[in-house]
Amino acid sequence: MNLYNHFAEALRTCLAEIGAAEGWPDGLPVDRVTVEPPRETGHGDIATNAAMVLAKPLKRKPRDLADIIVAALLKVDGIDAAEIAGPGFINLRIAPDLWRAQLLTAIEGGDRYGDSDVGAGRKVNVEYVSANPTGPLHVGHLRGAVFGDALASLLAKAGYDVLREYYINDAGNQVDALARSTHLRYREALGQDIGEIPEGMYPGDYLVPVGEAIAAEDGDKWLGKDEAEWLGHFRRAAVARMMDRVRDDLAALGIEQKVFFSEQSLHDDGRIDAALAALTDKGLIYEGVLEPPKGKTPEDWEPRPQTLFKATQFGDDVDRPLKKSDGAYTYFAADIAYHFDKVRRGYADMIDVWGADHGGYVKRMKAAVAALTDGEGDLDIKLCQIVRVLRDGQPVRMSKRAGDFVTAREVLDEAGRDVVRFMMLTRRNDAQLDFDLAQVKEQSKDNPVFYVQYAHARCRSILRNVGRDMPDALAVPDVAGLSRLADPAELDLVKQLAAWPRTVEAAAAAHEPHRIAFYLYDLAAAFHGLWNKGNEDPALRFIIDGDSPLTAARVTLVRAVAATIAAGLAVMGVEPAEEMH
RNA sequence: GCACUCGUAGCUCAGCUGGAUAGAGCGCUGCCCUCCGAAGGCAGAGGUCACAGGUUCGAAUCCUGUCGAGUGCGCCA
Repeated sequence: MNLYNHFAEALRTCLAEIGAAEGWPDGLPVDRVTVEPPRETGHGDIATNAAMVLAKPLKRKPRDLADIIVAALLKVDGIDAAEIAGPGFINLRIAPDLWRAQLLTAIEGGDRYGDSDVGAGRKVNVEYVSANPTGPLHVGHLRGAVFGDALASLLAKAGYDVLREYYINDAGNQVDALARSTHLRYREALGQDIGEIPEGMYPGDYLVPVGEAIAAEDGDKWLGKDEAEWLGHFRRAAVARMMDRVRDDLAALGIEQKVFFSEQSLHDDGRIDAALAALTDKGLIYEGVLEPPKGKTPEDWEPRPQTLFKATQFGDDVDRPLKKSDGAYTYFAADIAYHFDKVRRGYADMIDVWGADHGGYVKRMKAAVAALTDGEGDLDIKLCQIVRVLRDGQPVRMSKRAGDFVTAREVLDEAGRDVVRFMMLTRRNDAQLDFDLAQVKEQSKDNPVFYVQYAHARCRSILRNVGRDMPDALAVPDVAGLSRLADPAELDLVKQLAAWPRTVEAAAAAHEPHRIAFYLYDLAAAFHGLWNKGNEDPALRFIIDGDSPLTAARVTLVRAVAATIAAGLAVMGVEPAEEMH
């Protein structure tokens, strides 16, 4: 049970009853009524702005209204006190037993503590990584990968039916370049001197083993032939090998996407034609000439008639081309078909995770989805800003040249999967992130991963010690037994644990998995603080010799902290630590 | 030139979708281990929430404008 939702429901019932008794009109802004923990703990356990929100439409004074609401709330089970403060806030005090009962919920839930059904099984498609299959993943992809995966887990926890998906850009000119580059490596593997890799090809030595593999498989059958004969084979072979490598890197990160969707397949079976036909039927496609961009006209600009999508009807700045001058479809056309396909598979709710350099593409994609679904579909696009990798405080250079850029795998091998996953979520997705290779390996509170892991390890340490010295204190007490948890610091921690389900729901609704990381950090801080109070006042230690009921109550708190940290880390895809090394 | 994302403590960042006296970490100052892990904790100093208007009971949060930063801007994906 989510306590905040519980009392929000109780408040709504009270308001409905009062409204019926007093003849309130319909259409009051009840959706603006909030029920949340107040910023100041001195203001009680739960605060609501109901009186202030409703005062104006009812033409009443907020405090008068608050009096009536308070009278009703005081009759609600579990509300010990209600007082009016400031301009009309209503501050509630909740029976301590209700808070403490949350500990039992947390322990029972374990990793599933905080699971919610707000998603009501709605299907959501989360597409992330989707790196071009022309090279290995780099650190930028790492962030999108972790973000998308955590968001998917978060939505699943909030009760959505989530599909994790990867879009393979295996069509277009870049794949030709990949195929030609691979063919060079193939010739190299057969002993030919290929010299320098020409401009416009992929010089990375990650293609060397691909060329070797094809040479081993096919021998010299592709030598001395026209490009037209081998290009198709090399496209398919190179993409397949690159995707194997990508999947391998993702597996090392603990990520497994269910669907790998081929762009080329949209070209092959006519789904692009079908999607554009749907737009044509709506009268949203025409032949026209675009204005050159103002201020910075390209050198070789010349007006050309093109097939255009009326994106401006859906909030975009200009209409967007669907075909190149040679008649081939643009990337955008394929992407329209791709999102059309998602919708037809039943995913009206879609989330795309992109790099920030694709920001200019957002409006047209949303416009396309709005057009295809008549506004029914919902596409949220999360842009992940750049990651700067620092070594000894100095940025590590990322150049396009072979072997000189930081691959995802290098960072992953050096820092470790848990550290990478946690650190990538310590910023909002739209804020730049520094990843300091020295800091993330540090065993101190400068390192948030360590700090949270340490709190969990401390919990486990206590449980081990109790198991060894006072096994009877491991029995989980009932709510009455938990009343021994009476110190304000203990109760504050209990309340923080009770806020976990609320945090999950809010983070899921906002599509912001970083909130989980910040919640865990705050929770760890509260726990470390309580731990240290035991240093100053031995009566506050978790293990009290000779008082096993009290120890049992405190052990329950410790268990709940451990369960909540584990549940939070599970969303982030991080393993909780049993002990620190 | 236009669009998008931003601008919060010396530095790096949160701020629960409009609430009460704006919060953490680092750094700085001073404290706390005969005691479950001090790999930690407590306290202090530090703010015109870029700036100017507006919306309302109430704005860091919403709207407009200005300044500044990053990213992008037809036939790349």
